[in-house]
Amino acid sequence: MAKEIERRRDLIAATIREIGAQGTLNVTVGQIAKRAGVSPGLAFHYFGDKEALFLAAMRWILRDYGLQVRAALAAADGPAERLDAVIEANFAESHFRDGAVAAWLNFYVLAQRSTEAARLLALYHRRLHSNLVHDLRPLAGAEAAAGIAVRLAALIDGLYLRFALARDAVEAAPAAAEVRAALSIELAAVAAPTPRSAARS
Amino acid sequence: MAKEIERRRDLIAATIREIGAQGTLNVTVGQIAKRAGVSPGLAFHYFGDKEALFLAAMRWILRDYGLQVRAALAAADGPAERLDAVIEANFAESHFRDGAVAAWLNFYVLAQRSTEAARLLALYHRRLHSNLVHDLRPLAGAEAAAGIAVRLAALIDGLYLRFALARDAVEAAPAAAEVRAALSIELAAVAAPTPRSAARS
DNA sequence: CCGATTATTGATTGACGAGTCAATTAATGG
DNA sequence: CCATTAATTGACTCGTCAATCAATAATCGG
Repeated sequence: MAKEIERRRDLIAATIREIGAQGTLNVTVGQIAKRAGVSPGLAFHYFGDKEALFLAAMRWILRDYGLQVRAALAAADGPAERLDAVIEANFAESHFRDGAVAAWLNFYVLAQRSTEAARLLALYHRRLHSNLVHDLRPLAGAEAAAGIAVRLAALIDGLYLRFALARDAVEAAPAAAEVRAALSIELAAVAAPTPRSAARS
Repeated sequence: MAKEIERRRDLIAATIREIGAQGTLNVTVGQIAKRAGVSPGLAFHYFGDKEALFLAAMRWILRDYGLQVRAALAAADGPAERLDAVIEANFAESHFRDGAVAAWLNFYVLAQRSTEAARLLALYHRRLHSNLVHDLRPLAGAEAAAGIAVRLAALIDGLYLRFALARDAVEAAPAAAEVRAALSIELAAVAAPTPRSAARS
């Protein structure tokens, strides 16, 4: 019984690693199974088909992300600290390990075919956005918070992309620093009256 | 002779459209050929293999992007206008048409396997960065320019990602507006003394 | 027109991979 | 121990697809 859970975990981990290693969703179930140390048939036995295995891997990554964010938030005190925690969690080491970034990037591609993948990704987007807005509100006001959150979220994703490409650079810290810099600049702009070029659209 | 150029263009256009339509690089040469209205054999005749066809499509998109940026820059006057032109060009309608965004996203994935694709993508990154830095320098000073450029470039890419997912939302304008907003905030922060939270790192 | 060159076809091959399944092995409980 | 059930295997099928190639059609120069 517990065997099943263990095997599923093994296969999911192997899936993420294999996608990371090959940099594509074009991995065979055979390769995944081999990496997990089981026969190909077992993967089908537990997951039914390849897509289900991919989706399980994606859920795994998202669940891991969610846990990490919640843990970081629990330890933080006050909006400023909480924002920092969210940023930190988004660039946590575990998101850059074992080809997780490459897997993540490929899930973006998967989301264009699979409505379930799209749903999961939308969930992530909403979570990130609402986390940011929640703690931006007390610092920047209700009106400015939404806009800042959109930009910070996109900035986070964009920096992710860069890292997905530069596989050698394993340092996540500079990325987080850029986001923090953008945050402090955004907050400063709210505090001070906009000096001229306010494109309020 | 001119026939060859025409066929190559047809096939490249069909490749981009097909990748866009399917949302993946898992398209068959047969499907591409059919879309281009030729036989599968012809694609191999002109490009050798599938990967070469993909790379040609990627070069095409990048070339188009480069042309558009250069054209926009030529019409702009002064750093502020030029920055606006770069932003505008990055969200030009042609980059959102015929599944170009989906193709773009898939090229990110391709870049993890193909060194040539990685090279092309790095080229794009460098171009964007240096365009931004060039015109940020007179407005923000040499020191601040680089950091701002990194953040704006990542922001642009991140907003692209969102659009790649939300296929229904074909409006690029709001994305460009976000980048412009970030730009004006960044410039304001340079003008005013940083109020407290300067994480100069 | 004709012959030569170039463009284009589409049938074919060979490899590969998803998914199935009957058979084998391990675990479990009495 | 044995019997029953669960876990696991890996050979097999069947479809698909990249790439090839011999054959056909178009083009063109003279």
